Formats: sequence, C-alpha cells, structure tokens
Amino acid sequence: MTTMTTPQAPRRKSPDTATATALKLFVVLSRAQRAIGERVEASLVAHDLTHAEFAILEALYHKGPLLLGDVQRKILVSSGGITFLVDKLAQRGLAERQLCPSDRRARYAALTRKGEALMAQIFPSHAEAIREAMSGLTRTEQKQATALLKQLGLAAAGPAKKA
Amino acid sequence: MTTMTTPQAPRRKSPDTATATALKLFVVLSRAQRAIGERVEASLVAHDLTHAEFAILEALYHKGPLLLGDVQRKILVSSGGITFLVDKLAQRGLAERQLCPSDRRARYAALTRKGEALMAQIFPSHAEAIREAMSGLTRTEQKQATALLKQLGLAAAGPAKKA
DNA sequence: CCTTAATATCTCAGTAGTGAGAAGTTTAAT
DNA sequence: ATTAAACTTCTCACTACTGAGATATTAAGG
Repeated sequence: MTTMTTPQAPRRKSPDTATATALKLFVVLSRAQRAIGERVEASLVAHDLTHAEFAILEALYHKGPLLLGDVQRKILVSSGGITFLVDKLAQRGLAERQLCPSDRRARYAALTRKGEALMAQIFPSHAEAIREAMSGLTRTEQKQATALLKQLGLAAAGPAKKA
Repeated sequence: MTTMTTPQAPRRKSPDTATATALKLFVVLSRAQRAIGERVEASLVAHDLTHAEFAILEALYHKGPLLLGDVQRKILVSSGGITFLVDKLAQRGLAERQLCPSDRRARYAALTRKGEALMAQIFPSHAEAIREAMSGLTRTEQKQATALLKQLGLAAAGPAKKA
C-alpha cells in the first residue's frame, strides 16, 4: 500500500491479438446493449412496466395465449420469475391464467381485454423507441449487425463450452 | 421475410420495415449479450465474483488505483453500487480504500497484493473464456461487429432522445 | 395397479444491485 | 469570512428478479 510507489505505468503485457479482438467486442457488445436497453426501458417506465413484464405482454400480444413454460423460455426468466411476473400482470388486470385442458399441471397465460388495449396503445411507441435507439446505424448496417449477432448468439448459446 | 401480409389469427399489422429491422436487431442484440454474458459469468462463479466485482478488479488491475467515482463511471454502476461493491471486495481482502491527498471527499480504490495475485491468476482464463465465447465469429467478423456496435452504442448513449 | 422418473408451476429466502437523500468537502463569488 | 452551489461518497429502503426445493400431475415400466 503505502510503500508501493509505482514508478511506472501499471500496464500488464497485452494479450495476443485474437483474445484482444474478442475482449474489445465483449466491451462494445455490453455497452451497446446497455445503452439501447436503457433507452428502450425509458419508454416503458411511463407505463410502469419492466422489460420482462413488457416482454410477456408482447409475446402474448403477438402469439396469443401461451403456456407459462413457453413464455418462460421465450423471455428467458427463471421458473420463479414467470410465476411472479404473471402474478403482477394479473393483479393489474393485464393478463390472466387459463387452465390447460390436456395437462392439469400447466397453465396458459393470456392477455385480458385491458391488456390487449394497453398493448395496442403502447406497442407502436415502443417500436418507435427501438427504431430511434438504433438510428446510429443505417438500415443496411443494422442488417449486417443482426446477421453477425445472430451467428454470435447462436454459437454462444448452443454448444456447451469445450476447451 | 420482407413484406408478407398474413391476415391471420393473433397476428397484428406488421410494422414498417425500418422499424422491423430495428426490432430484429434489438432481439438478437439482447440475446447475444445474454448468451455471451452467461458464458463469461460462468468463468467467474468459480471464484465467487460477480461481473461487476470482476469489472472493478479488472479496472484496478489494468489502470492502478482509481477514484471511486472514476471506477463507478467506468463500470456503469450506481453510486450506492460502487460503495457496496468496494466494501465487499475490501472485506475479502482483495481491494482497499486509500485517502486522496488533494480532495478529502474522495477515495481511491486499489488492489491489495492478494487482489493482484488473484487477478494474475484468473485474468488469463477469463480472457480465454471470452475468446471462446466469441468463437462463433471469425476475427474479421468480430472486428466488423465491434465497429458496428461501437457506432450503435455511442449514438444510443450520447445524444438525448429527440423524435 | 404401483413405482419411479419426468414435467409444470409455485413458494420463499436470498441476491445484486438501484436511487434518493444525507453528510462531508471543495469551489466560486461575494 | 460567508454563502451557495457543486461534488464525492455513504446509507438504507426498495426492486426485480434467481434458484432450490415443494407440490401436483403425467408418463413409462413392471
């Protein structure tokens, strides 16, 4: 601590360039996702919705009633999370559970009419907020980025890591 | 996948294609970041470090002692967060606070020798985990993605939103 | 049937932070 | 010096979940 007067730069040896390239991508990926996410979330707080809550409403809005497990896998929350989130939406009258006739363990989540109406009202401005948040890239660039990120995400999510 | 009009059951009217392009990018960006983040985090749990904790250690490891405010801005946590996180690292003997001679409000965070040793041990495998997580793209593709995401992130973080 | 395993949801204690406001300090202007 | 404004860190109540285990149901095999 006190005695350690570093007389030189505290730089370590730089990693090899393949790793350096990956590290750089990691940083910009994290920052871009964060910046975009914050802008999009700002368009939801006015309606008192978290990103996960909105994601559920959006899934139900575009696909109709879904089993809780399917919603869970689609929006990537934990089992406890989907129960909690659907509870919150149900308490607000935006969504409801429905029985599954063929499997009594399972439940559907579905929008109520109020939930439908809310989504019809706010989805367009949400989409517009995303379009605006992405406006740092041209549409062509957005498509390039989409292709690259899809490939990256599938490779990272899919195969288990190996040495 | 450009303009297919499917007048069908729970399908809503599709957004214009500029918005559709942005929405698609939003989805793949979120998913890629999540998949990558989970893989990288898996390389940290073995050392009982969260991503934010590691980010602090990494900043101090590569830059030497930093004012708490600078660390906060660098790793993008709240003011309460940086206090909390440095407390945790200090309790584990990995980091410590130091007085700032020129400003008695401020504190430096710095690695202890134990923190230095830990980073020297785990940083290489962390970098390798990132390289591995990014291996779905070639290095050329990684550089393209980095350029696009940097542009996207800067545009999204920088200017305040305007319609 | 009965047993065992697999699956779907729920419960609830725990986690990793956030954010508003407080306290102490510095700066600039009076 | 005095005041006010701006800054830096800290406190703490709160949030939005996670994840392990519980409960209920279904599926497969003997």
